[in-house]
Amino acid sequence: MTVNTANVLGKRRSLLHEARCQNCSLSSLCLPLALELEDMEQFDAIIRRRSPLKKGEPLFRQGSTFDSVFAVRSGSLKQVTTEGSGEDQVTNFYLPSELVGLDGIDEESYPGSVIALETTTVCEIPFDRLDTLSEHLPELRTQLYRSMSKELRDDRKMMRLLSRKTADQRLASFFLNLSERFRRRGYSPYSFRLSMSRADIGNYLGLAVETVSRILGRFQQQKLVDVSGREVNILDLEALAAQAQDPL
Amino acid sequence: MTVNTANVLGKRRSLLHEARCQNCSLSSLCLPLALELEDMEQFDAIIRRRSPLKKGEPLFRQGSTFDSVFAVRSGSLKQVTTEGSGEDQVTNFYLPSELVGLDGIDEESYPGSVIALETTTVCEIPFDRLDTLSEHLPELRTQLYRSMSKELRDDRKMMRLLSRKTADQRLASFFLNLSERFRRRGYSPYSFRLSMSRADIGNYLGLAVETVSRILGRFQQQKLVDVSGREVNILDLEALAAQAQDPL
DNA sequence: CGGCTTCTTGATCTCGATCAATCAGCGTGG
DNA sequence: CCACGCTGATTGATCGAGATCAAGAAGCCG
Repeated sequence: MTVNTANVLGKRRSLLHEARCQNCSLSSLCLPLALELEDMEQFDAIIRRRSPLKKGEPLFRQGSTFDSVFAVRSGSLKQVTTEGSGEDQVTNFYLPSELVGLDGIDEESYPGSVIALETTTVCEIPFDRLDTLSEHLPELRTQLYRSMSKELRDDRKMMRLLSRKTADQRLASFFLNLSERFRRRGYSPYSFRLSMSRADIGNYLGLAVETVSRILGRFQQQKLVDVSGREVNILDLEALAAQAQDPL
Repeated sequence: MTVNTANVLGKRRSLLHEARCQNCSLSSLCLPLALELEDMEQFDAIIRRRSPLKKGEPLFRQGSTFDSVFAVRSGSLKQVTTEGSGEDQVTNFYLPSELVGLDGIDEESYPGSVIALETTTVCEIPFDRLDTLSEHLPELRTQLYRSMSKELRDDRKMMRLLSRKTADQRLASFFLNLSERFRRRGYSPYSFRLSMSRADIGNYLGLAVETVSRILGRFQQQKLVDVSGREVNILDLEALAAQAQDPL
């Protein structure tokens, strides 16, 4: 019976490539990671696939009402918050398998806009259905708690970076962070493409664009990385890691 | 029957003042806020009361294994993370009704030490039991999600503060934040006592102690606040709010 | 009182912001 | 196919907010 259901679902979505969690290459990183096949089908049933976002297109805008969280399937996004008269602040970048929108639960509206940095596809997960489903699936619940907890932890790291680290350390940390995230997703930790502009990086790290550019140049001279445009090659991960730590 | 159980529990804990959620003055702000009386008793049953912490005493230390979250009952605490060789970073202050330790779920260890800033009592909530209980109590689950989501949202605010705001704006924001939190807890939003040192404030806001001191002096001259030692009187909340926003 | 720690105040220095060009990509249309 | 214009990236010169260094002052507790 279960198999039957699966087939029906499979057919109905046959036009979308890998349109089910079971086939998704990210399933080992994504929210349903701990689920049994049968449970995963339940989870899969509440997901809404979205047509791909083009570069610059918003997934949602700051202030719009919260009703779903989103899992990134491919591509990448940035979160941007605008406050009062002040200029924008980039508060996060999202890569495949990461969960977007968790900070909207509390006040039932999204605290920032989330915008595609390149062509990007996401899975929409209606939160009320996720919540209901998590009632019967402890693993799913745990995973949801973990995701939020991890984000809290990462935020603490970011605060440290912003309040204690020098510009060089920030850039080094940023590259290491990306490198590690790519590694975990099965991509090369040494060679990747930045989907965000220098301005986005600077804004995120609390630095002026010019500073980002200068330090990238310096890193290049020191043979730490090779950057040309948005193409990054990490030449000396060790040294970069050393650079990233705050000094004695 | 319910009443009976309540009485029994009441007697068993009769030595501890207000030792039950039903009687707690914070119940309208704390985790079980949305629970019916009956459900609250279930929740109450999993809570472990702790003997008060003295000033400077740690609730737990960075790296120790996670098994509980804690609700602050009275007093206040700071979260401090140490990374590598670098010096400490104060990442949060916790006031009564706030939930401590949520960032420990993910890696099953606490990412920072949490230390009492004055005599402080907390309610210990074993997380596995909380999780199990939340299975049957949707309101509790929602509240837990909300708490984490709110913390994420607050973290974003903090990042903006650290990467875009001037020293003056940071201090102003800090006072406004405290003021609002006191107000919500039924205390005066204008007059309160800082339980943390200047060093803690500076560390938290990414400023040198000297800068904190100087700006406090300046605020005093401008008749925004009246600070003597750790006693704070907000004289002009409006002007302080204006000061806190980032300028055009 | 003395010996702490915490806080304040003053003088100087530095990192990164800001201002100002210039340059490189890159899509668009002639 | 190339000239044009626009946006994004680099590089150089200057400036300023806040860190750091260095004393004092003021609590605080034995």
